Amino acid sequence: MTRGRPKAFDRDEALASALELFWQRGYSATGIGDLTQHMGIGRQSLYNTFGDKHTLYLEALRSYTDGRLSHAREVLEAEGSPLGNLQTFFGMWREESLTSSCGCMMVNCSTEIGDVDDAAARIIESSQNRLETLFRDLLERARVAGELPESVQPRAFARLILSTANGLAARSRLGLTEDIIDDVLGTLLTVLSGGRVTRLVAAGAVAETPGDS
Amino acid sequence: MTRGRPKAFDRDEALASALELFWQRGYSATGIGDLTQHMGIGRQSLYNTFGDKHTLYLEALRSYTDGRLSHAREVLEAEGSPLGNLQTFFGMWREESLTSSCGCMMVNCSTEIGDVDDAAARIIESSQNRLETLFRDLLERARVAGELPESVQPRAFARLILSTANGLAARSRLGLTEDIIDDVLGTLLTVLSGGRVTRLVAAGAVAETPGDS
DNA sequence: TCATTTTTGGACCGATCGATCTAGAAAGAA
DNA sequence: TTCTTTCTAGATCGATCGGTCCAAAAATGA
Repeated sequence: MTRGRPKAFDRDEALASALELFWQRGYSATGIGDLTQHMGIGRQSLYNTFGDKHTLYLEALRSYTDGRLSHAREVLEAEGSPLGNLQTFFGMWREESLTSSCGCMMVNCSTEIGDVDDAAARIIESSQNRLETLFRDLLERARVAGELPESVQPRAFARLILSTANGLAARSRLGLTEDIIDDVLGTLLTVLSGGRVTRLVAAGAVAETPGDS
Repeated sequence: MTRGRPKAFDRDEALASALELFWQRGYSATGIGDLTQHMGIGRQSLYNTFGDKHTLYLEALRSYTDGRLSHAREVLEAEGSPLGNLQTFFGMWREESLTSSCGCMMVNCSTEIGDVDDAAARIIESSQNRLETLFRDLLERARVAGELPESVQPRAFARLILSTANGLAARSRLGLTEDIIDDVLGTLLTVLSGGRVTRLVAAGAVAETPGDS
């Protein structure tokens, strides 16, 4: 059908590769040369395929937020105990924070260009709101299931969770130790479970939940 | 004693002015021209007085963290109820988050150059640790004073407070609404006061504390 | 084979960056 | 006055930036 030499690279893979670099170094500090080298494509191919640097960045940012959103939705809306799902989610958060040190691209972007780049700001704001809704709906379900103390207000606590996560992400760029993550996420879980000391997945914080060796 | 024309500007004022700009725009996006213009001094005076850009930035960052630390210490270690002091602190935080939209310079710096600028990272890490200690000591005093539920662990909760504040600071660069701040800080206070719904200073969240109209 | 398209690679442009240097004016001390 | 230092203002430097353009090679379909 189409004539001419076909593209020698996969667009999605190239985008994911650009995302890696933007995530790690931010917008300004990532040069076109860095991008082409890391993506493994030529300068001309980059401009033909993705437009200019800013357009590429926005697309990478959208790809990032979409990925995070769908992943969070998958875990938080799984079958079973809502609070258990949150616990699982925190556990995965924990592992990621310890292995990667890029933090969260939304947080990084917010602090770097959030106040001057309206398009980026809108993407992030929308994603944050959807994340908040995800947490709030989970807490509503937990409340219905009787897993929550009455004092926990779903919307307020969802926002607390989100803020805390963003704060941890910011700090993770300086390096983050296990005990800090366990303290922070463990405290949230403890409060949510009504004072009972819980534990993070994969033997994180102290465990006391009966019947759970 | 010293001969020659005296400096026509105040060094501390010039530094504070540079801090303003770095705080607002970050390191990379702030040019020498922007600095001299905003500081109201000549290019040569800047280099003579502060060295190069990076040195000036580090000094501004140190000035920022020192100011935040001493301010926090002043409020948190005041006479009276520890939890009341924390409440006051949150109230001031609230006002600042609503009026300014620069966020926290430590958070901004962490996400922008925290992983490549070791000197800046060390300054921030040290300040974060001292802030954590400040909160932890306050919670210890509150515990002794019987203001805290037994389930609250001072170190863990101090870290939660710090993470939450950093998260709010990051988000404040996209704009922050009253109800978000009130939800987040109000939830922390509610948990700390053992489930009783408290209020932020200056009529923030819902109030139910008896005897406090 | 021919036409078409994408590939790579480098040359190039205008702009901006941090930093240095110069030159002359200004202001206080000796 | 004379000396010394800082002031302002602008020229200049080398490097880097994002973006464009060009040319030759490569790979497909007609």
